[in-house]
Amino acid sequence: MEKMTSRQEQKIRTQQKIVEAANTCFIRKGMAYTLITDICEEAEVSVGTFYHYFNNKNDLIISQFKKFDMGFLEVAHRLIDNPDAWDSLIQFAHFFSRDASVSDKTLTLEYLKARVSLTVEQLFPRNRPYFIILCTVIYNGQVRRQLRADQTPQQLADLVMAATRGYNFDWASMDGAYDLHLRMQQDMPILFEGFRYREEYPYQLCDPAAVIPVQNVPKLYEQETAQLREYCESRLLR
Amino acid sequence: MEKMTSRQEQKIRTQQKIVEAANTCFIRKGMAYTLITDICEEAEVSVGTFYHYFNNKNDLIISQFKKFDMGFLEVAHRLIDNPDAWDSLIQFAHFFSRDASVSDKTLTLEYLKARVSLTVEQLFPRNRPYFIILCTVIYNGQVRRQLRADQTPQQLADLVMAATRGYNFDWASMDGAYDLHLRMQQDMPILFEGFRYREEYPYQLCDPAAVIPVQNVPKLYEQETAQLREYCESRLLR
Amino acid sequence: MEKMTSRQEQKIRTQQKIVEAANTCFIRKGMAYTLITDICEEAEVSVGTFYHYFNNKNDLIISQFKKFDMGFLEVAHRLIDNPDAWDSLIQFAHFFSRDASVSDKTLTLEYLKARVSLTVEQLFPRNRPYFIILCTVIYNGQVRRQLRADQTPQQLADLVMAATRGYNFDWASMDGAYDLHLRMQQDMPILFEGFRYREEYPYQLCDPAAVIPVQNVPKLYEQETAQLREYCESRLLR
Amino acid sequence: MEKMTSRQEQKIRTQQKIVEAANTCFIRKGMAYTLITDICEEAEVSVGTFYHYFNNKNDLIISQFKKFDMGFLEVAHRLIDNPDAWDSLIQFAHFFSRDASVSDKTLTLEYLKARVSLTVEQLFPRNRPYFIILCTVIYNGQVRRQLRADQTPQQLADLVMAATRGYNFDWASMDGAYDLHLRMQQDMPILFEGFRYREEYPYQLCDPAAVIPVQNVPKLYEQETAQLREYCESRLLR
DNA sequence: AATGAATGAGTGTTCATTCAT
DNA sequence: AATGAATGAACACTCATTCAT
Repeated sequence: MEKMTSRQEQKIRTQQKIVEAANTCFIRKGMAYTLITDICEEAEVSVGTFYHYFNNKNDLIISQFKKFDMGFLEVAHRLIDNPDAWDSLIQFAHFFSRDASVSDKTLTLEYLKARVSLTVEQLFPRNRPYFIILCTVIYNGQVRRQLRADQTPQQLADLVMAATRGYNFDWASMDGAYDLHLRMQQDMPILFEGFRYREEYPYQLCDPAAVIPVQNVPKLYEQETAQLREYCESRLLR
Repeated sequence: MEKMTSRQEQKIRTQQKIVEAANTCFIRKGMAYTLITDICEEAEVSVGTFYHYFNNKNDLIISQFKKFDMGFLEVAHRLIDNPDAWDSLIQFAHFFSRDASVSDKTLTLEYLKARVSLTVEQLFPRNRPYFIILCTVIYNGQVRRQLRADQTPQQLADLVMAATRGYNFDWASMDGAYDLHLRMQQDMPILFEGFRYREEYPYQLCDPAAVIPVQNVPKLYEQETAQLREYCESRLLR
Repeated sequence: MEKMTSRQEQKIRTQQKIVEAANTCFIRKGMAYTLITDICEEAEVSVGTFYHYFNNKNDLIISQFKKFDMGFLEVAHRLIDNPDAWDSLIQFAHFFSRDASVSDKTLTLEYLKARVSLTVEQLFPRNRPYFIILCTVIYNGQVRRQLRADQTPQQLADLVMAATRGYNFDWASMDGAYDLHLRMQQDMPILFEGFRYREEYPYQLCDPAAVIPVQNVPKLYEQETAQLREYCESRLLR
Repeated sequence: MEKMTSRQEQKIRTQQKIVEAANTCFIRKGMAYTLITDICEEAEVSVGTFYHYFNNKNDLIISQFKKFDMGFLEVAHRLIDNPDAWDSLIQFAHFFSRDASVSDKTLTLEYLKARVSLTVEQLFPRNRPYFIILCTVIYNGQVRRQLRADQTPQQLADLVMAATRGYNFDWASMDGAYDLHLRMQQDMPILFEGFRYREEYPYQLCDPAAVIPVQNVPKLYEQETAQLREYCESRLLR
């Protein structure tokens, strides 16, 4: 059993080494110009070994997206438990874009660009974890009359997502020329102003059972999503 | 003189033929998978001829962006002369994204994705034509107390541009899965709600002379930009 | 260990096969007109394999020069131990040009022409093996009063080298129109007549420690040169 | 007739412009890397015009050799009339290599390299002008008992030529790393020492009528060679 | 599990040359 | 005589992927 463990450890360590080497190369030469052999050299691993762990470069890249997404779960509680839903939306945009400052900027840019061009549909399905969180936050905000309720939480969540992602992509398309966080700090309050509850808007809460979308959970996220959904459902205001 | 003309005409016709063939191929196989030879076959032109007109595929692609940009000038008047500045912002977002519906959708997607990965900084400088238009529209809106004036026109224009471009890129990242125009029709009024003039905001008009940015006009646009700037300056409300 | 050996053997065999195929092609079509694919076909190897072993055609050609140079070491002993130094100079010229008769004449011509145009300065540095040999031979000849001693061994060695190489290049420039060895047999005794010791010349032996030049040994030859230098130093007459 | 002249002048001027442009390019980028279009751009002439005057790049290059050769005729008199034949041989080597210092060094290198690799047999035929001069000088030296007469003037002339050309090629192969003229000044007296008349050598003058070779005058030189031969014959000592 | 030699289809690019204007 | 648009064969080199060891 110890042997098994040491083998498994070895396995994970090698895979980890490859991923890190890949990121180092991505930063150094850019994703498009990083060759399999570059990664192998950097990881001090043979080409054969690379193919033992990944089918190809894209496979490796996609495997990284989960990490980005999952890192986000940590803040779910804070967003959901924030009594000010409108502020939560602002926070959401910031958390979503945290990679732009937290990890290496160049690397974040590379992954953002990859997201646009890779066109992996599974990449941004409605029910990816943060969409669930967002719907919960918005619904609760509607209940508390902090957010407009003339549209369903999912519709508004789509809007928040599109604006947030858009800001990320735009920043990437400008090659990170400006400080994304600073810009978001200035801009999001203006862009999200329209989300605030106003008397003049119709007020129409949706069925609480329909707040959290259910379709098409990619297997990659199945487990984590199940947990998250349960938590969110338990926090829905009635 | 006739001789000159016939040669020049021929030249333009050939170049045009290549561009159209390229777009046909981009739609058929995608930009990344379109070979120079594909384009040449489609255009019924030799490889040498292609390289006589363009340095490479990227060169051709970039040359197309100018066309997209310049096509936008046609609507400048409508936007600037629209008495409702807030509505102009909404219209702007629509016009900016018109390619998504006007020309072939696949082609638009290809170009949008290309924009993200090309990383041509010159692609979106502040004073590209529509930025000038936008500043004009916003300033006039501020003068008319239709738009908030606690930020400079340029700051707000940046915001509008980022949101609009972001929406385009997001749509592209989803591979055009939804109807961009429909979504914009629904979402922009909400996102731009925060631009409206409100009594509670500070009201601070900027120096009219500083409305239209002047730096770094890329040579590609020099001529057209000069004309446009003149027009915009003449339309600024005092 | 056996496994290692079999792989390494295979590697050397493949590389050898490529080199031989290249030479076959050079003879058949000339260096300039030999394509990488020609070599690969002849060697029954894929293009990729060629590039696995060499960066390009030039790389392969340069790698061959070492072989030529190193083959020369075999005669070092004979030249140095020859009691008649003047005769050694004549022999040197012959040995240096032996390829012109030993291996294929066409091939030798091709390599000579390549040498002229390659402009690899490292190709003929002063301390390339035969320069060391030559200095030793000349110094010993000066000690024995067989060769003039009004110039340093290095100066005279330069002269011998230039004349010898020059004869080779000239022969190449005439496309091997005459028999190089016959010509050398006739001409070298006349050209080298001036190297003989004569009473009327000043006689000035240089410092034995300075006979063999030390600077800039190209890495390619480091090891072999070290051995050779040691040998030559041990044979210097005092 | 004036029109004709002006046309012809124009023609010669254009051709001259092309040649000069070519040389400029050769210096700037090297012969091998100079494209026809480079030359045309430099000459401010269309590609079509280039092909109007030359068949190809080689054609242009070969056309230049004549100039080099003919420039040499100027010194013929000085060499032939020099009472010291041995000194004339030394002078010959210098004059032959004068381009190395007179015109642009890089250009000279390029042409020398071209000579080796072009393999134009007509390039160095025995009876190229300077061969005739050399035979005359040597024969007269033999008559005056300044030069050894155990070999025919043509044999010795071959030797002088080979050594001289060889020195040039060697210099070129080293990419002009040393000062050719300085080296020649030092080395030629040693290398040519063996040409001196000595009592111990057999003395056998050849038939004066056979001194100057007659075969294979390339058309390119026909005219000038005829004049030169006549002059040389008139200067032969009897 | 790890290696790395071998593969070869794929593709961008070059550039001398032609010929209609 | 001069132009320069058009040609297209020619070629070097890449790099993801396989598989025997």
